[in-house]
Amino acid sequence: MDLKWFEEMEALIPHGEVRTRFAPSPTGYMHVGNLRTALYTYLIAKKNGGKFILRIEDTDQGRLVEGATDIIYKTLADCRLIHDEGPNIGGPVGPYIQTERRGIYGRYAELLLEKGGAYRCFCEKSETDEAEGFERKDDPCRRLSDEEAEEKIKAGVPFVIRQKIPREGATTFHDEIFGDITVPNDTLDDNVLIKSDGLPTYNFANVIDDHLMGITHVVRGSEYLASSPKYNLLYESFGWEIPKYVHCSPVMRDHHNKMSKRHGDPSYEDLLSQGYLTEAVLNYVALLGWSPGGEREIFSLSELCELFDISGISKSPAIFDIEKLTYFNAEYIKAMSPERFTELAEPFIRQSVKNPAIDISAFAPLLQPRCEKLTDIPEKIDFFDALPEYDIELYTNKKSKTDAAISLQMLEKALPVMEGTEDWTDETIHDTLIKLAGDLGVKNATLMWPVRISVAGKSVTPGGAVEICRILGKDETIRRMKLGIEKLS
RNA sequence: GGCCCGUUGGUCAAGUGGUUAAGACACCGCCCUUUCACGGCGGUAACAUGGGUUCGAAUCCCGUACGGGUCACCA
Repeated sequence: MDLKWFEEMEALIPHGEVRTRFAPSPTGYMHVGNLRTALYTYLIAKKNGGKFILRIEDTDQGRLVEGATDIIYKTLADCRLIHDEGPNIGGPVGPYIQTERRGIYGRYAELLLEKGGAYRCFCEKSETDEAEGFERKDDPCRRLSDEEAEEKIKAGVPFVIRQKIPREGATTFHDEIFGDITVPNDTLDDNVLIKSDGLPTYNFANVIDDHLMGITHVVRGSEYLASSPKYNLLYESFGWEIPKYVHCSPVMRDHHNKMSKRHGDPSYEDLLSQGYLTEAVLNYVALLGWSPGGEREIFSLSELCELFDISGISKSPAIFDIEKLTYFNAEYIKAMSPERFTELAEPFIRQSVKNPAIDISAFAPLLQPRCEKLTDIPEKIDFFDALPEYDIELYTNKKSKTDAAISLQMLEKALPVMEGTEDWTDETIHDTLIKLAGDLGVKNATLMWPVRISVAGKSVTPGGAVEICRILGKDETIRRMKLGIEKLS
């Protein structure tokens, strides 16, 4: 055994700073739960002035999905969850991709074998997993002598390396969220540490890497809660310091199921394409299972870095509520500068308004306070290019005191006044129509309603009659009003 | 099934023995208003359950129910 090699490895481990890691498997897209874990992991590091590390856990060769790693990079970069060390940027304790570390796991497995914390198992899969009533603790491989094992290796019998769990007693570990958890050892299984393909399982690679990378806080999903005692046993066998554990409960789609692609739940990328903003998603997700305690809900990433505290993480699962996300999104849209909104909204505006005569920048101020998602935009302004077919029922509105007959009168009065308006601005159009309403002795709304319906052809519009007429331009406004009169006659 | 964990309104949640049990989303109503929104004001709605402990329990203990996780050569 090359003890020098181990010493050199240990010498590389950074000390004296908080180090956390996000360790996804590149098996597909980033779902919301993953993103939240990444966020919390990042926040714990940054709150404490520490390092946030990205590690790719690709030891399951069968589940790899091409391009998945790029999605991870892109999502983290998008969200400004900038890692300090990782596969694409390097660092002092690399490599940061597990398949590139395979030699390391082998050596530590040998060391563990020597320390008596593991054994070689020559059973075939079918012998054990499919055998009725088979108890791992009765596995004869557990008692194989070195010589017997040696023989089998020489004979070329494939084997795995299993953790040797004590049969008696109990193991206690501490979780920052759940507190102390004690598990009887006899409920723990002798899990595979090194697979027959030579690659480690999560159970082993995680412990080795977290130790070698100097990870101080292990942040992960609560599905690892039950197996954490096994990891502690491993740390103990090696004589290593046990990190702090932070197990987070899952993000659910409903009371019974986690968020999942299979159920059609949106991934981070899906949310973006549905018109949600990264900042809003991040803000919402931060509060899904964590609370700063006060009444405030809107936080920037840097504010979260200041405020985040592990004690605010809740134990129970949280159901993802797209409606509340939508609210956050609307808040972020309203809060952004008009310039930024115009820039973001433009492609969506162009989807509906192709008429070059219409000034696109006129829409943004109308749209910004009344859209929850950018994707709401096209539908809201689809009437500008072409007046839709509409029912004359739209002319009837109780609050405005209008019906088809009154509307016809109003339009007939309004048409010549509008035709006579030279200065086509909000102010002039507004004053002109208000004056007319006054002259006619009707409520403003009684006049405004039919004008708006005739030019828009729909009951809900971004902005009132004045703004719509202005953007449409005088000629088009007159044309549509005439059409309205025709329709009502 | 064994083991582990959880349970405050529809949802996210504050709350760590004494509160009229916050707040937000959603919903409803009113106001504002040239529509819809925005905004303002108000409202409906919760401590799973049964026992303890205590002068006093959402808060502590035990049981029950319900829910989740785990028991892979997946992570």
